[in-house]
Amino acid sequence: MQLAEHSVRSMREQIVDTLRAEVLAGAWTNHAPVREQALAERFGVSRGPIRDALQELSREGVLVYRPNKGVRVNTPPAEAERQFLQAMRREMESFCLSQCIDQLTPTDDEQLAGILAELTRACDSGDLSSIADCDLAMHRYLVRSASSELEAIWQSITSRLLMDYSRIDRFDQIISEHEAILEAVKQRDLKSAQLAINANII
Amino acid sequence: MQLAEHSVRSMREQIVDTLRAEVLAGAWTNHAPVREQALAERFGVSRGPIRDALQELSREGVLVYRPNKGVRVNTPPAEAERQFLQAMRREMESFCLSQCIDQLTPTDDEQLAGILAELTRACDSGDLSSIADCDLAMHRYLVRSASSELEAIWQSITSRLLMDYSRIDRFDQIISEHEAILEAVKQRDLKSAQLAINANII
DNA sequence: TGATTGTAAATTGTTAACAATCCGTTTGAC
DNA sequence: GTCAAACGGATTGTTAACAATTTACAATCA
Repeated sequence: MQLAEHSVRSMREQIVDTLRAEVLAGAWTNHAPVREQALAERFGVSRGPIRDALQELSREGVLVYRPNKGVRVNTPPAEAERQFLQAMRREMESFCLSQCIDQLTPTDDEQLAGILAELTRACDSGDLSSIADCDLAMHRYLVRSASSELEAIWQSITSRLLMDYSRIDRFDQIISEHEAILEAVKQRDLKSAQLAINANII
Repeated sequence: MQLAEHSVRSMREQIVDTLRAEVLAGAWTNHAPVREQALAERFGVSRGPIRDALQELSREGVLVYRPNKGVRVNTPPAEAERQFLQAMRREMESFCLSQCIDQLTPTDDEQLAGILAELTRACDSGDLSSIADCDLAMHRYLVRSASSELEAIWQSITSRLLMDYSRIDRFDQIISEHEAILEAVKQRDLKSAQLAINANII
């Protein structure tokens, strides 16, 4: 059940991932509009791929697009919506686990262990952006293993939730929670894995 | 609670809506790749806006994008995934109803009645594509009234579900179900409205 | 002064040409 | 005859220039 390594990630995809990480890390304000030309120069490409990336992030809910006026950083979801999105995320990851867990191979276990190792390293170095990346990487791996179809929806939900992510502390807890997930997955114990995932999504 | 009429729909948005309707109506096969140049000529624009539209439909799950190879029509979801998506759609519309129902105005009622009238007309003329459009329009109106944020996710889910929509018969039933929804909404009766919506999503 | 119109700069939207990649076919060696 | 490398057309990816629109600011008038 190994994932087909997208050996070549397109320019757009790289830009999307970079910009998303920056926005979710709170590096941008939502007051100043995002300028295409500035980003184009920064990434050393023309405005075309930049526009593609901004469009994708808008559809994802990270940015807001308004015709002829460009994009801005979106505001965090209202409380009721946040709770709803969180419930959706839980259900989605539970479902994906139920779909993929019996088809995972030892290779997948190694991949997940690798992600966990990276997460530990990121926690040691205190790199908040990396921590968030690795945290999500493990969840994304499981979602993608179950259904690459659902990944886009999962990403939208998760991105919106992270827009008021205030939980980057308690590094030890983050690590132990992901260790619990990995352990349950290794045992192919669906119920435990779902519990561990639910405990981690807060 | 009237919706801000996007007086000017961008070129891309128009193309997206047109192409989505055609794909979901089954007008395209998923064997032949979609050619950008052909679409550009058909819509009388250059390939730029076409690429934008195809990218958006890919992110929505209607099309599948592969680098350097263009896009194809996606295949319908597997059964387990279909059921999961349906459950998500139900929860989402129930949530949106609970959020918006007490803030709807008589103007909204009129709008919804207008959509219902169009739906009835479409059923009379037997225009399957129109029927599907109007059906969705009523649901979309309620989703958008609750939260424009959730609309993109709702659209993804709904599009995927419609990829094996085999229910365009029983016109009278479609109409009566939507009449029931409208009636419950007019009464601002949340529970009834949720029941009516759930009965309609199959 | 305060509001309003006109103008110029900045920004987004679109286009057409060019570069890179893919795919079917041919060519050639063994 | 079979296989693999190479060619050529078709298609996607990227770029830079141009058009349309917005925004900021100055000039004008009540």
